[in-house]
Amino acid sequence: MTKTKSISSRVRKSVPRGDTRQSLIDGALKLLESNKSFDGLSLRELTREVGIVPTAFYRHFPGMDELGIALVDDSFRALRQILEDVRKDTRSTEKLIVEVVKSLVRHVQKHKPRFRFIASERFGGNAGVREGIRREMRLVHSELALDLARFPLMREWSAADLHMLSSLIMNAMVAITEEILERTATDKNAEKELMSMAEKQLRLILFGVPHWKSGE
Amino acid sequence: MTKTKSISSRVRKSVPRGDTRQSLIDGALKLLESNKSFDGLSLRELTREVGIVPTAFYRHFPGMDELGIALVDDSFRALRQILEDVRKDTRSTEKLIVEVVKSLVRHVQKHKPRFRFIASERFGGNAGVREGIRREMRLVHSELALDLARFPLMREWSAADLHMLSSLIMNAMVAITEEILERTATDKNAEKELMSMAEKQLRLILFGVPHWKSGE
DNA sequence: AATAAATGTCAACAAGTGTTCACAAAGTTT
DNA sequence: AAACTTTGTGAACACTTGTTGACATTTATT
Repeated sequence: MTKTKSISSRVRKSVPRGDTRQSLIDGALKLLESNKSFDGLSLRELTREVGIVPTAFYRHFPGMDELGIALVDDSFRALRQILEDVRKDTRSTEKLIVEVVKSLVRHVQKHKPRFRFIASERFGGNAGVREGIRREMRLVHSELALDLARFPLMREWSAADLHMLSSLIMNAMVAITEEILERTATDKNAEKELMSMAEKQLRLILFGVPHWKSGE
Repeated sequence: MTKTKSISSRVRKSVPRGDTRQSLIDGALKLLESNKSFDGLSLRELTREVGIVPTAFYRHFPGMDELGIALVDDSFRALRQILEDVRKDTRSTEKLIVEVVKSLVRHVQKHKPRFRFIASERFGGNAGVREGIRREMRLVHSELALDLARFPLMREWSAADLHMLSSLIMNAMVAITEEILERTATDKNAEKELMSMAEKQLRLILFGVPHWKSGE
């Protein structure tokens, strides 16, 4: 298919510069995008995609496991940043929800491969990867709980109840993300609809909040 | 490791009777339980586990893909039955929730491997399997929406809003399931706690319901 | 300009893979 | 009892896989 063996066989191919490491990460994401799951992905397959020889892989990662956790890091880095930004310049509960949903949807759509990877491997075959994802998600979760604690409405809630609410909200966010991933085409209209449904859901949850304590 | 080649090499091993097909399904679940994802599972690995020769596999399935969709069927069959039973003999909203949560938790704990498979492959590597799982989940989803429509509280809701609420509840159920799967030991105490948290979440959602229309 | 570190290449290996084919042993039907 | 169908076997094939070791080239440091 590709050139198997040209005349000058031992010259550097074309791109001697810089980050092969990142190319490996990107290549992995690309391969995972359509087809296999991470532990169905072979080292040789990946190096073939990137355009290096199998052995060169070991110059950047000790093995596939390490590539896996690198993928997790790479996938979560941007998300954490975004969430922090939103959190920083929003004060009311209502606005926070709208803003979070908006930027989450936008970000997921912009980085589908990364989130597809996360969704796949959350319960996937590689233990290290699973662990990493779980850790990152727990982080997001508890930071959200911290935010909620600052809103007047929930001033006097117990830690357990805050935790409960936060996980409820987070579930909704995860579900939204997954919903986006399931869409094949990026139907601009369906997107709006999805976002408004997400907002409705979160608002419905918050409607229950004031009536919560009384009903216990 | 195992006996590689005994003297009488071409005698039937030990279990000539009946269902090798089910053994293949069970074997696959066992292998998937700890370790690999479905498309990281090899045909030979599986037949080795079951105790038959690789070629014998083709007597029962045309290929691994078909084994995959058989796994989906097998995994959902019992769940559908249970949900229908609960639905049948429950009348009030409150009771329905408690009962659904209770039997869901029980059932998931009894069939962890099956649900681990579903969770893994919902966004996993095999397209056919993904499709199958998605179809089954859509089924559960719409049946739930139908149930909700019968409750007086939501008598006059629009289809879209019912859909929204149903997916909200379903998300919670999925999340609970996933939470159970993440637990390693079956801590009897943590189980109670988990169940009560799940109930709280669902009840919180329903608290929002009466105040929903007014706030739109 | 000389030296060291990083990165990439090639050849080779033992092992595992899916699938084929012709054959053998059971179970079922006639 | 004979014929047929189902299920399992063993050998062989053409590939792909992960990892090694010794060697080449590029980039950075002295």
